[in-house]
Amino acid sequence: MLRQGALMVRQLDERKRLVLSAVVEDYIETCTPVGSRTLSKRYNLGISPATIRNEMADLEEMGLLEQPHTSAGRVPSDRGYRYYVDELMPKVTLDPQTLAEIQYRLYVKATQFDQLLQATARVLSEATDYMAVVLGPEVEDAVIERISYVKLTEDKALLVVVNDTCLIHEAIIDMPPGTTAQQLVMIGEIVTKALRGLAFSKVSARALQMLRSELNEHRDLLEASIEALHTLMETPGYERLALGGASNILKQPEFRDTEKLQLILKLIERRADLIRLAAAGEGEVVVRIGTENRDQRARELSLITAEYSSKRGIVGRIGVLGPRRMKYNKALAVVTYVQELINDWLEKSAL
Amino acid sequence: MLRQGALMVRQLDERKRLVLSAVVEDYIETCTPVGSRTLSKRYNLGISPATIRNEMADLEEMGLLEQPHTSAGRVPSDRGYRYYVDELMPKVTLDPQTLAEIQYRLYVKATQFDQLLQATARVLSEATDYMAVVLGPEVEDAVIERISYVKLTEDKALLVVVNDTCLIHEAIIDMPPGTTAQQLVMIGEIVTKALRGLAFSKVSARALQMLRSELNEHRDLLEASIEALHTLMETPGYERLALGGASNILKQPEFRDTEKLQLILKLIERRADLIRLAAAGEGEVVVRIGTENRDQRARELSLITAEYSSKRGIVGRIGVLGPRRMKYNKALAVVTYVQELINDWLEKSAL
DNA sequence: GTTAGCACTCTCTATTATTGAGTGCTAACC
DNA sequence: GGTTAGCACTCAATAATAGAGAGTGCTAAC
Repeated sequence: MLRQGALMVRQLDERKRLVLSAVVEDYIETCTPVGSRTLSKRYNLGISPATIRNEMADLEEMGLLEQPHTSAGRVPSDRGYRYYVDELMPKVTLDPQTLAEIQYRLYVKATQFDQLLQATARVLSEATDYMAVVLGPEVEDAVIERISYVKLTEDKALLVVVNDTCLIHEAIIDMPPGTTAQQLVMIGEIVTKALRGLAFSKVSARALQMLRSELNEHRDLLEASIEALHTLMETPGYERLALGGASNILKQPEFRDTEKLQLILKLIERRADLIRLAAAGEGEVVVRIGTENRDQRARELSLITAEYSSKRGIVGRIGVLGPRRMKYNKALAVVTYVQELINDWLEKSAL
Repeated sequence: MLRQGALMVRQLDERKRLVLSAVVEDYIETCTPVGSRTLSKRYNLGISPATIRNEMADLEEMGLLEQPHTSAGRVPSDRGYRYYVDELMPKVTLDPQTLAEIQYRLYVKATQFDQLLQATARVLSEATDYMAVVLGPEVEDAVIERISYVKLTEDKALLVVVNDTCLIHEAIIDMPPGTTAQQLVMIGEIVTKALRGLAFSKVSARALQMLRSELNEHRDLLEASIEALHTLMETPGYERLALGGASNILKQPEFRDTEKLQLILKLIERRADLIRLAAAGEGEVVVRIGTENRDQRARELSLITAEYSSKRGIVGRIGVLGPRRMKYNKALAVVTYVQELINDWLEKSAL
């Protein structure tokens, strides 16, 4: 079934492509169902309204257009948008000024990775006028790079864990009084040597056991560290998700309806669900239109995400969430450009 | 003028107090203008609707009630709410179970101060059903407690700044290759000795000059540190503000209107403005009703904030932002209880 | 295959009527 | 004199009705 449909669709003749294109673009622009008359007036298609009507009827039969009600114009269906995105949409390139501004705003704020994520969310949302979703790497996958101790007071130390995602975790732990700064450095070295390269979740009992015997005289400190590590791991990475421009959702006329709005805002607030939604994509760049999103609450939204990564395996996604009636080509251009920038940033600032 | 008004109002006789009380409480409950008939039915005031009407007319003249339009019921004015809060509102004490749950949820999550702030925002919003606003201490006022370096790679070090507000700042800085971990500890000691006790903003040129001569051979590292310190200072403390339950705003029927909603969301999104709004209170516990808030965008909101502090001078505010039609007594009880908890936490976990 | 014409459909807007909660005023009551 | 019942009046909200307008599908002619 689906394949046949896909085949049929691919065979669209030039005129159908033209009409579909015009409908999608007009609807994206105006957010009102578009009729044959308006279409023929607004665009120079070289065919009469009646012919457009016929074509539209065909496109509707193929499932690319829909009618809200019998005597309204046509609206693109999810599959219609999909076809538009895959086959019809003209590529767009951002003008140099925009590019420069994005780059400037992204880099100037970010001296550290989590700041970069925050800045990305802001920049993305402002450049597209949609809501931005930025996903940091999963902490559980993170690999321990270094563990150090900083003496704070006689009986408190700061445990600093640096992982390979450039992120730094820290925790204040109790320390047996009298431990010296030199000792802390040494202990840090030993612990680092033992745990380095292990994922947070893969710190094995055996590695710990060995550590315990090696650091027998600093047992208390070690146990406190292990406990802190566990806490760090368990802390659900709220910071994993950065949002920007959530209020842009309100700008869309289709969400004037409080019902729909409420549904969407519920989704936004359940950060875990939002993470799942944004993480769902597997490919480098993913466009998900309406019901292509798993989450029911996003059935009237479109999501464009792109993966960023570093050689060391830092992996996350950035993207924008907007109405199905999204300016796909511009949003796509922005998202992919920001994706590049982040990749560059990661490469440059690799440890 | 104002004083006379205040005097007049203070002289309200028992019956007017009763009527005002009933109007405010009914409106808080129902969010519909309350009329004399409904009032006499719903509450047992012992007077007829006609009498209530007379009293209401008086209260309106005094500026404590308002009429949306000629033939609607009455709605409390800002001054009406104010009188209610100051004079009429019955004190409320939270039941032990709620208290216990708040305490549990607050402490279990927080091993560090910024986590505590996050947790506070969540707990506050869930306990009150309003949006929570939690303000951390101002970084600029923070006093440097300790500066340490952690060697990351051959040419990168982590600069860790611990301030007296329990907050930890860190930045990755370049380091001349070959610097040893031992050296870093030593440098950290020297820098700490020089800058400890100084506010971020008060790091004087002289102190730096002395440091420069003392650490002549590690000049590059020092300069990188100084630059990083500046950046830390300048970073507008986004993390200074923790929000919770922003979508609770949507639950309020008075904000069903997209216009009003948009205004409020704009405010929420401008974090700097929100900080200003929340920081505005000077007293221990502050209730600001509607137009008592400076910010125009908050003219239909009420804000309850409370100051928390530690002996070491950590100062911030926590609070809730909701509709003017707020359950002031319960919200107040929650806010002050959480305030206590935070004060306790700070005392216990002082360095 | 394309287009003009026409009857028909259905939403949207404006208008009007109706309802109902509420008020203010007046006069009677205790 | 304060309190209350009664009554005329007001005004938003609801419902009902009538057009208007944009759009469609079908048919027949080009």
